[in-house]
Amino acid sequence: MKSLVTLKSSKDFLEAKKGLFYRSRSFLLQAFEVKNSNEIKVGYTVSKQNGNAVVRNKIKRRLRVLANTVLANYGIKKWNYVIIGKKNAMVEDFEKLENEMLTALKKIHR
RNA sequence: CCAGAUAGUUGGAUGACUGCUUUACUUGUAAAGAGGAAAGUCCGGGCUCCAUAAGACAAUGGUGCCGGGUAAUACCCGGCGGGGGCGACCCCAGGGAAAGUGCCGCAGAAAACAAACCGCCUUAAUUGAAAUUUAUAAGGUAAGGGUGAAAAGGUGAGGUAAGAGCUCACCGCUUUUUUGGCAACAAAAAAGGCUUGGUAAACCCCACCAGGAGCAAGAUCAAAUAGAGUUACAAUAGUUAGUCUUGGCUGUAACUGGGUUGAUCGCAUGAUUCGUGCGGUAACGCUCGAACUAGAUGAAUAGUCAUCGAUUUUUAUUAAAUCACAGAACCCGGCUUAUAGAUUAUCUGGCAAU
Repeated sequence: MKSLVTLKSSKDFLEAKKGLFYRSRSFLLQAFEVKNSNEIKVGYTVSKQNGNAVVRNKIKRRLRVLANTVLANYGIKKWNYVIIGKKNAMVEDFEKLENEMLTALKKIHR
């Protein structure tokens, strides 16, 4: 299992705002299509409202594992995803998070 | 044993599976991988650049008992003075108020070139039979009362019409001398006879210190091309974080080739860590030996599970829930603030026993 390529420039994050959008319990998912590339890319956003640096790091790390396990297998190629973490991602069981991500992927590509 | 004081230490542990960053090489393996505060960014340095201009004066900002430590400090250590605590011990922004200016709410007569509300005392005249009575005027006085954070030395005695450093004793203050101490300062003696209320985290005065901006500093390479740079010549008008002097810059010609984006360096061998010995009351310094211990850049240091540990609650050898404060970003030395629980040493007061 390889880790996904991460989005780095702020241009990509701005473009994700215009793309598809789905709201879940523990995170928000944004997605947009890029025709040039042939792989899945992921970006993470955890805002300051969620807590201090320790909490934000923890959420980001859990989301990173979630993306590497679920998104890498079930995501669609040529699409870029941005995951925005919420407080619930800190507390929720990991299995439930995986299920959430699966349903979110189904609904966003409907 | 109880209640405290001071200085510290620690900051959950082990394993399995699956990953991330860096380094090394045999290229798929091995090794290493958050803190005591990594935080706040309040001070001080290293390092880098700014044409890293020089000197004098001024301005601005900071520091403020004395001695020592340090690369340096507003930090640390030791001492002095003042204050608090039965004590161990703790706290202090601790120069100058007779250089000048300002301020001192309310209360109070008066908040500073001293003053006199209630009082106390003397004299004069008036009333009255008289008096140590009553009211009025002139003067003396600050002991007592009351106000306040603070009322122009304090307490006691003498003295006086009543009083007053008016006089005396003790204490305080000021000045001088001597002794001890590197010094801050302390002690003693003599004289003065009390003259100068507080506030300088109000302006100010005195002494000492300080150029500015920061690793998004800055350097190299690649693509891409000037508004920049270097050298020579001319001029003394202007300009150069306040003024003056010296120096630099602005013009013309020739030559060299930027911003911006990406990559690499800067970037971890250092005022480093650990130990031995020596010096010093201590902070700390020196000698010798050993070790290499995070280096990311939308940003690694983890995710899940199991067992143990701790805490809380409960139906109590069981079950459930929870795990302090908090996440490196060029690097060090401090300060400040946050911090569950566990734990070590020394000391103080009290109780009990011997």
